[in-house]
Amino acid sequence: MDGNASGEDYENIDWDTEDELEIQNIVPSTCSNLVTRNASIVGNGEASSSAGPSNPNLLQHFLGMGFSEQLIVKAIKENGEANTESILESLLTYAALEDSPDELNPCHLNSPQQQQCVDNGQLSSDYDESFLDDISESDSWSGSEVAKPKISIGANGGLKKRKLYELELWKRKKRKGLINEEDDVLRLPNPMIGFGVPTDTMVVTHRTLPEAAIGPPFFYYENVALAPKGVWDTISRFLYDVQPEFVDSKYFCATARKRGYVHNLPIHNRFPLLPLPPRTINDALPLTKRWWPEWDKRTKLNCLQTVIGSAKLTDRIRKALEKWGDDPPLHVQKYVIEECRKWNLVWVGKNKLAPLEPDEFEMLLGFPRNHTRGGGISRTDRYKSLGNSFQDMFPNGLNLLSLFSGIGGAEVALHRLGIPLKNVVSVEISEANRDIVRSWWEQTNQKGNLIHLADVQQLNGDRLEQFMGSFGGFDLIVGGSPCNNLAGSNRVSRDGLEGEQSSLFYDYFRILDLVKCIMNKQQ
DNA sequence: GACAGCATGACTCAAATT
DNA sequence: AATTTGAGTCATGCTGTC
Repeated sequence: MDGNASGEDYENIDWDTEDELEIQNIVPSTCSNLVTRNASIVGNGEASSSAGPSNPNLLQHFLGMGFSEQLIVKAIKENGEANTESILESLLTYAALEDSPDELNPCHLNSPQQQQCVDNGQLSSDYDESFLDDISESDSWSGSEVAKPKISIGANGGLKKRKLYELELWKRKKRKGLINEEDDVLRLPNPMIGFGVPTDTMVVTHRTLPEAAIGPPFFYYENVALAPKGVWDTISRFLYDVQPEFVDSKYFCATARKRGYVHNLPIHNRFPLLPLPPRTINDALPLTKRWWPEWDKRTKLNCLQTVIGSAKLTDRIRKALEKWGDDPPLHVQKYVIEECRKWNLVWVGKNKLAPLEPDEFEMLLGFPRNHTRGGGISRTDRYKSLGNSFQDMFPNGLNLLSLFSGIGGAEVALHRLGIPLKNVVSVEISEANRDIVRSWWEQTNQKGNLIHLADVQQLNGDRLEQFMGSFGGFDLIVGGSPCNNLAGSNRVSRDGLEGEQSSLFYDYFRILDLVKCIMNKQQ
């Protein structure tokens, strides 16, 4: 569990798609032939789609995964535009057959010289001293041990294999109806408290990060913990083999939220963000106590989602309860409790249940009151933004790159920690959410500079270099990529990490890796 | 250990209504 | 244009039982 694999042991794995057992054992980190090649930093997003297919989004989609335009066009020609799955399969086949990676778009490879130029002396000139103090003793960051970040995941080579791996898993699943996993998959901890939660003493205070993962920059990635099997393994392998930290927020607040985080932040001396949030439903919503029947034993709410229970439902429940006195029969209790759990209903009157209000969402998630209110956002949107929001709890950062910002969970948390935000590049597709963050930014009198972008796929090496040239690198890169295709509530398109939205995870990785390369280059 | 039963889930879509 | 409503599934992990 120490996530110490450097990747070097795995360089010589023979990729054999026919052998399922071997596929299971792939740890796709280092592709030495790719890493040592000398290549300039070129964002793959900048490949323009001049001669592309009629649907530029489709091209962008696959460009974002790291395939070259040439191959994508070819694959689309062969399969037609409609069937993205077979396009992907073709691309993977080309990629697997491809021995000379030059033909694939080499998006961001650093030269050997660039790899060795990180040392503490140079760092301290670039970073605020207090910030460095905070991290100088942490983890694998000891003064003499010079961090020598090796970009171990060499773009497309690793990508191909991983994609193939996922695809194979998926195929097997389809074929057999179930899979017999080996024991090398990540297990969720129980209790799900990660390295420790604010109200507890720290369980783990030290870990050894893989060398390639060590900052700068620091990164912090988030998504739902209960993703389909194999998803977190893939995420972890992409993010430099850092082991995820799984945390359920029910251990420090009144509502459950099971999430996984892959980050390279120091974990010693964590402290709670004050004031502590209410720990129980009763504390969070004291007015409900009066109406709470003794047979409803809930003390914590379930995960706040993007949809809420209907008025009809609470009406049906009220009618069902009114038939009985103060002590409804067990089967009625059971029915009511089931609906309460399913829809996170709370008691607001005699026999009256209600879904939570957006205000209550904000409070339970630790956002300022009215954070998502007004300014053109509808109530439906508000629930959607809040249900999708990124709730987090720990610090660090001055120049921030925030991908999939949502309503600014990371920004708000950093601000509450008293950390000044100098330059924030925030990428968020939803205009409503961008408005929310912008308005928060203005209301909290931020002195820094907020740069908003809409599309993560448009953020290429050139733009990053521009930003980083003007203010000298990012300290922290946070992001929670879309969970739509991972979340259990999705009955329609729970397609895993390759799903339409959730595959944007690869853009998180792409951009993180680009930033690492550029920072090495700019030393 | 095998097994059944149970609880859980940053959801999507379309149709109807306001 | 926003809101309300209901219908729609299943992977995963936990617990208790044998």
